Amino acid sequence: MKGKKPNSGERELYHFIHDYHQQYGYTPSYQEMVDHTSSKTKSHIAHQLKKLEHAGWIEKTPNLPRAIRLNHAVQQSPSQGLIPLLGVIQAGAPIPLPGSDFAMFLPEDSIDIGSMLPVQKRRKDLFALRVLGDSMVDSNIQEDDIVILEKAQQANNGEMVAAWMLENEETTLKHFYKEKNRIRLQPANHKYKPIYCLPNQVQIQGRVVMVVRSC
Amino acid sequence: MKGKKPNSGERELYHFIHDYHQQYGYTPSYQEMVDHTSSKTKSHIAHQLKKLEHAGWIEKTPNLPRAIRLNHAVQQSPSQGLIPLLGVIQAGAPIPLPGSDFAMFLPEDSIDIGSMLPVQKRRKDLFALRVLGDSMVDSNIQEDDIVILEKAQQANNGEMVAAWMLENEETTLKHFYKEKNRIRLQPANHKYKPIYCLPNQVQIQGRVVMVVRSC
DNA sequence: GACTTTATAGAACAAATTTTCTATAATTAA
DNA sequence: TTAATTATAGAAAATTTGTTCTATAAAGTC
Repeated sequence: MKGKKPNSGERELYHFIHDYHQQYGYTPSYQEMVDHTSSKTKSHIAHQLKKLEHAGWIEKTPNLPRAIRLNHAVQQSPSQGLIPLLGVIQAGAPIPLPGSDFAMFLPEDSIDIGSMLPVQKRRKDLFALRVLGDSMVDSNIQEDDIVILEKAQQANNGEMVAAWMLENEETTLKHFYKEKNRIRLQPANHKYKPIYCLPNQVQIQGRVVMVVRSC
Repeated sequence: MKGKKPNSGERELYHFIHDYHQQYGYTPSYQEMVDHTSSKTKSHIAHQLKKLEHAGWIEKTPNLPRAIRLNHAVQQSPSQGLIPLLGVIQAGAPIPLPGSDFAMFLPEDSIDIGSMLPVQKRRKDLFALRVLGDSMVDSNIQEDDIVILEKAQQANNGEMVAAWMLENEETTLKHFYKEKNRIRLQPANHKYKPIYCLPNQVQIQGRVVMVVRSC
């Protein structure tokens, strides 16, 4: 459920913060957000802010008044390097792949990293996901990292992939290993056990080509 | 009193607010200004802020926390996002910082990542280093990762910095901790021990703002 | 030197802001 | 349906923050 695209309320809140900051040079207080959005309580604002932060739109320093940062990368110029940030990847969360009906509704949804990729990899079929949880720590990928994947239907052994498992109906980030008659999806955290499934029960959605961490 | 040029203390304060805002996206509290300037009381800060406002350098909304507006447009340089990749970082290897004589570097040595950084962090004074060795594995940074740093003279506790140690005459990537009378430089690998030194024997060269890994 | 003005300190106070807790409606899943 | 999860509300508590007041030091003026 987490990592969903912001709903209309969250979008309204984000826009208000953005406009307010544009106008005053600092961000609004919770009370002001209540007064100018459809939310009617500060606790609700807090709730929505947490979701916005989780989705990577804002950063907020706890306990500090008006300490919100907008994480938008203002893309005024049309850049080919835009990669849609689809959401978070976590067990249980199916990822809507771009291309079909996915539309970026705000420029903040995208990150411009394409231009730093090797030329061979500069393709259109790249997308990004924010990592949730600790299932990849052994591969030095931590929570809130952003993984950039290229769309792929298959993978080589050892590669890190986003895989859709038909049975569980979920997408996860795992290392891919094709064994004799089955596929082994190996978490990069010794705490978690590998998942075995039949080849026809796994759909590779993408292969990780880059990891980015904002500190 | 009106229009007087700021004295050294006021200039120091203004610069601190400016830098802080550049770094965090919001302005500091009075207490933080006390902590990071030569003023020792909040009332003194208030006094200096009034003068700065009279002189037209800032605007301040009364009674509101962190509601300061810098009246001098921050020069948002039309950066192409190019960040010089200075080399590798490893114990024993001093890093030549860009800026002065390091104006020219081959384009292959640069990576274009600036455009994906949050706006607040888009600055000229960014540089990149390739990580050598395993001294940062506990922070999920592995060999060959590229760390992007912003030039900085100081750091907060826990931040990852590139630090130049006068005594050893070397630069390393460590976590920064200011203790009572000394600085602790903590490797993010339990195999290595922390380094302790006096504040005047450490020079912060940059603060890590991003990590990038090509897979 | 004596006087005035300005700069700095310190602490108490008042105000604004965020967080937390509990409770209820709305939505979704089973 | 029922149960579970999420969204929203409300108010109080905890925290951070800005202001005010008084006092002392420094600097400039005559």
